[in-house]
Amino acid sequence: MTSERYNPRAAEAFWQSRWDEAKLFNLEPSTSSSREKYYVLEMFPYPSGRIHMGHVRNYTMGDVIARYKRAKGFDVLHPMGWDAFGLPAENAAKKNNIHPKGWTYDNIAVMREQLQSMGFSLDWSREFATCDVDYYHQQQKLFLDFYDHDLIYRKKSRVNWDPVDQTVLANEQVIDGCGWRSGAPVEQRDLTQWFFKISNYSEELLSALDGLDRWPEKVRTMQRNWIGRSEGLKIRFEIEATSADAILTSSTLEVFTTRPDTLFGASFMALSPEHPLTTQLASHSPQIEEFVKECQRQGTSLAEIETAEKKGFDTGLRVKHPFVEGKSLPVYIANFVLMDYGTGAIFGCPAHDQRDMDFARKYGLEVTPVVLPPDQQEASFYLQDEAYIGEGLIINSDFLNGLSIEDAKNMVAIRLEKNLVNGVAQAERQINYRLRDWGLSRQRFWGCPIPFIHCDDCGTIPVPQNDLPVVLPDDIDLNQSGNPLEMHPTWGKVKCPNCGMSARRETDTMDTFVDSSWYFARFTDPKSETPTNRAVVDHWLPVDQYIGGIEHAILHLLYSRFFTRAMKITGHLELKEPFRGLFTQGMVVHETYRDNDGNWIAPAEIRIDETDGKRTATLLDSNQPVSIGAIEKMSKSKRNIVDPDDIISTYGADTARWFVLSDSPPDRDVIWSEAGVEGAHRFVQRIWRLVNGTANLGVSSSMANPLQYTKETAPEILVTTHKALANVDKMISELRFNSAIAQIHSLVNAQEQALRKLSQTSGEFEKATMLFCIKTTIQMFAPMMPHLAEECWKIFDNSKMVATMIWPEVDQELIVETSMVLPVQINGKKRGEVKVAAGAAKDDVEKAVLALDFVQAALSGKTPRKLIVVPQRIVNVVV
RNA sequence: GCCCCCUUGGCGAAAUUGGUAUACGCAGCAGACUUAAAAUCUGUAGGUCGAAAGACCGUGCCGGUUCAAGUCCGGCAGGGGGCACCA
Repeated sequence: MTSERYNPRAAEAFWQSRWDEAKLFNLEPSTSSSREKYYVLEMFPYPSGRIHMGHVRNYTMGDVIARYKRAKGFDVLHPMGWDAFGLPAENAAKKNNIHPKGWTYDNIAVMREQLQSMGFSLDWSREFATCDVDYYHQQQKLFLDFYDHDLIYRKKSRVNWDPVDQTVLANEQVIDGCGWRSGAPVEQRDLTQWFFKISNYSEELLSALDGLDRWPEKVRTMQRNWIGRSEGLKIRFEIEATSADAILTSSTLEVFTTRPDTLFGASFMALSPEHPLTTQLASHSPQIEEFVKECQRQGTSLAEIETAEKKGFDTGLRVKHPFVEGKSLPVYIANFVLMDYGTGAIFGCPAHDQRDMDFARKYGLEVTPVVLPPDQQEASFYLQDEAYIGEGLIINSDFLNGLSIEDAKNMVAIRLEKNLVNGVAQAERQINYRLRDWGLSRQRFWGCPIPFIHCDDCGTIPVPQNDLPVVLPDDIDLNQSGNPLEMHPTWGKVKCPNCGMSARRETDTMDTFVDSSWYFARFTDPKSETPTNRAVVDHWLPVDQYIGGIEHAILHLLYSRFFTRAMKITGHLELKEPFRGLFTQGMVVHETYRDNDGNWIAPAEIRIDETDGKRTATLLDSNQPVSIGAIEKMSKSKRNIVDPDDIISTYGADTARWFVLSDSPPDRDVIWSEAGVEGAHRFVQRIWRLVNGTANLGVSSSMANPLQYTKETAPEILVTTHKALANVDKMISELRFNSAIAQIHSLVNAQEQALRKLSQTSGEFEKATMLFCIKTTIQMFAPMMPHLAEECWKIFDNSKMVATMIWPEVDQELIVETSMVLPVQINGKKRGEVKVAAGAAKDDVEKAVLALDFVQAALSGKTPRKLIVVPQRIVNVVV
């Protein structure tokens, strides 16, 4: 006999240690298993201090899949680790005057325990942190391999500098002109930086998106836009001879355009302030030099770019129009032309580009329309200050007149490709991408050291493999400004491995996104003495189901796709794409509360009352009223946080797991509410009563297995249970956890009804059926509430754990319907029902329907105009 | 500015090949048990009209296709997200 209420606190700790002792979730790094592999992975956490509800939701979803797939007979890999390098550790260390390492590992210890208290079926034997020397040692090896394969280079470039975090940021890490972490407006600086050649893979990364059919369309679209492919023409314009000839190193100017069809509408050329031609001219012209400096002072924040005026400087140079004899175009330097896209120079066609229009109006340049909108007459078509960018036919363009835009583009390309300037074709077709190379240098301490050495004589050379790892020093001074590695008295001083003379270590560390770009591969054999163990990594990858936040749609997921390609080239794995299935889960959100002074109040500090449907909140300690605000993402600043530890100690992990899965579809935000959690907990107790009630029927064990029945003798509850099982099976495999939970709710409702009709004196067959149904139900909710499931299972079977049981099988024959109730519509509106045999022929259904009283009445003796019978679905009588 | 997504009861949501709209849960209301409360159980529940049977209306708004539209098409409104001086 068991206690009346289920006590999660004792049960959860007990079963967690039982699973642990049995090493149920630990897998040897084997490839020889006869079972099919399944790799489920949730994005690993940054060890910020404590886990939050977002983690609970993310890891619960992953755990449901892992436990479900395990029950389905797969070898499931479900590892966990820590994305442990990064700036917060440095900031915290500075504040508390400790080493970032200590802060990080302390946090990991706390968070590991929190995750374990949730009962996740994780393989902790594979755990690592990216700040472990072993992990970043392997990463340094990878880095040198990439370098050897020409996937990494170093160059001086204009970079995004975060003045608060005192570091360089990748383009992907600049959001609206501000640093992604600090939020500070980003400045431009010229620094020598390390880059990954991700742009080598622009086309590959783009086209392979089509094959990722188990990724959300939204993420694929975002990546497509980010890679930003555009087809166009690179055109060489001849520079007219002038007195400046002597200072120019080239007699042509190259531009990239996607609109060669508008070439006859061109009225000016514009160079980027950083264009080589600009630089050459500036060296001989103080005015140009001054203009370039002015452009460089221009900010790069969102507001500054939006309000920035189009500014230009006429260089006096002119280029020849390729098709119009005697026509030439002025060459400007313009502040809106980007050096790192295309060729850093454009031709301006004001009539059909808004930016060019603004520029032309400002400097009094010609505006010639060359595309006629379909609804316009040539005579009446003229342009004010708005460029026309739509479809139409070409006008004012000599041999292009009357062509479509598409045909005109082609025609221009064909002509210019044949046209030779100084023996070179005047144009070639080109495809450009927005995607830039990934700048990975960070001027920070708490990251993976870049394994290179600078020697005055030998240049920048890799650290020899035997000298790896380059380990971060423990004795650092974080209170100085700048990079502590650079300030360290001895760490950077080394002998050149080439010539043996004094040399300096590279003091930049790697972007932490490097760490997370291959951790999923390392999990397959985390102790391997090479970055990966080929036999093992090729067996386990790709990740079958990856789960994480949408915020990584571009950064992490694009970098990982690049790394997979780079690791393939360097022989570390054989794989096209790292993540076969991707799921982006929604956030956990909560109401916000503020007191009369506008201070944010935490949910734990208030009481909610409800009268006449109106909810009011009051402070617990002072009874002061509190205003209820918008529902927002849980955040420290708004204090609308619910601590998972509090929920676990009050209701237990299973209640928390059930709740985060139950209300909302997993890709949408879930609103955390006290009432919702209590509802989930009530259901936990209901199951407990149902299971114990069934146990109290007293079933002789000999009756239970196997159950003897036929389709005719099967009790209704058995059919209901098998139907629910079929549905739950389908819904879990489609990650529709909220729907699976609704099914289980319905099933439990039905089973409570069924149990009520039984007693100890009922027939053994009825009791055994009930027992079978309950055991099946326990297995169904086990992936979501594993502790409760074990505790319930134990009542019937003390020898095995649910976690070791295989998933129950649906009796397909039992759930096939023998008769059906079809809705009957008259003129498309439901007016009644008809009961027919499941396989009834159309004729028979028609006869049955026409015999119905309400159909006869509607027809009043006439024949129906139409009679539509959709088998298994519906009947519609059109009168 | 460009691109994408969403809009269903008081609330979270189901309806996943165009075929019974509102399953399941939360909050509510009524009742049972109880000295009482909690816990638990039962019933009820889109709107309007009606005593009832029932009728009509109803998935953001307007229109279309269809025997049949939450679902498909066109337009509009509101909300959210991504990119953004990319030639």
